[in-house]
Amino acid sequence: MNKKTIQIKEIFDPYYSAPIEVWDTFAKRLKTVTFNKNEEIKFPNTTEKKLYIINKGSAGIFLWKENHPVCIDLCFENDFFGDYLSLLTQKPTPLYTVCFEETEMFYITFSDLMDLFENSKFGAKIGRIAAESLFVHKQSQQIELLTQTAEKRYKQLLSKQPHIIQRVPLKYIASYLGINAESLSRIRKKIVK
Amino acid sequence: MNKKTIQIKEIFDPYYSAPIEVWDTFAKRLKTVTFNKNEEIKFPNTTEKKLYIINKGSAGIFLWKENHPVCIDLCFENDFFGDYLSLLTQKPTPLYTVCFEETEMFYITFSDLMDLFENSKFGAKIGRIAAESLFVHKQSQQIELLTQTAEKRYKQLLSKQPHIIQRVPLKYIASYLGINAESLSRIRKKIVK
DNA sequence: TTCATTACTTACCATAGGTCAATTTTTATA
DNA sequence: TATAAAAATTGACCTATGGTAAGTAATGAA
Repeated sequence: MNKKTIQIKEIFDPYYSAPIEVWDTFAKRLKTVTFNKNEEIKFPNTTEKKLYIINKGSAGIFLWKENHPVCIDLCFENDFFGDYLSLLTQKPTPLYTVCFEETEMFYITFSDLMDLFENSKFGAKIGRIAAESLFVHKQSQQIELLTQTAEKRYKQLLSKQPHIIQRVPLKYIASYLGINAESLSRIRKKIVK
Repeated sequence: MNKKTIQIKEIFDPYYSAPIEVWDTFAKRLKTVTFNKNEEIKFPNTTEKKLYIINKGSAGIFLWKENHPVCIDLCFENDFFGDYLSLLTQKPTPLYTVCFEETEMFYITFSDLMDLFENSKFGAKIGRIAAESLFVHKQSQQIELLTQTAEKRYKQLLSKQPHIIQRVPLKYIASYLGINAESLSRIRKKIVK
């Protein structure tokens, strides 16, 4: 069994156990692509054609708000990545995606994904499980925004991704937390004290 | 074709067109239940056993934060309703659900839902589409929290649900917007001026 | 209908975070 | 490795929202 298959199985295992053959079928559809640091993968007002899984590196999902970028997701190894809203609707959205480092991703095209969803029982199930896990993730982001201060959210982010500071520019981390770069700077200063 | 079937078809139609027979099969699994005003449907730290669709009335999904409730979703006619996180994982969560008015809902039990997902091709697809639409909804809530002031979010909510003020207590609307009741009161005062 | 309870509003001051401008630090590139 | 550009920090000041306490209005149970 190849490396990609094993990796895919490990990503899905917490959500859904299937025979390794299922993951192998899925993994065979995945192609590999590498992006440069700061490379834009999807541009605003375009339609997403691929679903990505990050193998090595990190990337963000953004939208432009007046005069600055707002990051709605920070993605790392084994995370799904892409503008799912656009992928699912196959319509352009204002969202754009960028990687923060040189990043290797696996991807499946929209048509391959739909073929998988439509023509295999496991595919349909994988699609549902994946969408459910994305929902759960978004709901927890919403709850954090509604119930925690920026300082607490920053500390939580650090504990989940200890090396995030070395990997992702602070200005993007700030926008992900819902604050501006200056405010994050003050929070960081306060914490080290 | 009965009323419930037609209604279910109308709810799903924007996302997915299927023959009416498919919706009929689904609708046949749905039971009907009525809750009193302010009745709690699911309690904190319990496991959700049902997926609801609101037929008439309104309800909210909450969690308790220190000394006050936080509303993470306000649901109205034709909305899905329930603690999906708990439903999907079949584990207890801190979330609880309450209805604001006398409310009639359709519901399908977890076991019937899984049976539908596992044993019918359309069922699997409906499950995916439903999860996707929940994800899209949560993502738009996150974007609103990250990019708009409470005042703008309040105005948007009013334009989407013009009668919300008559149907949902302001304190819950405030917590949904991420502010306290006093702040919403100030915003409302400012707007009428 | 009355009374108690809950919801909503107001006013006060406190605080988290925003804005702008200047400065320092880091990074990218010639 | 020098230089320019970008990122991060800092300070001064401002604004939206929070916390508390009090008052008023609406609601529900007897």
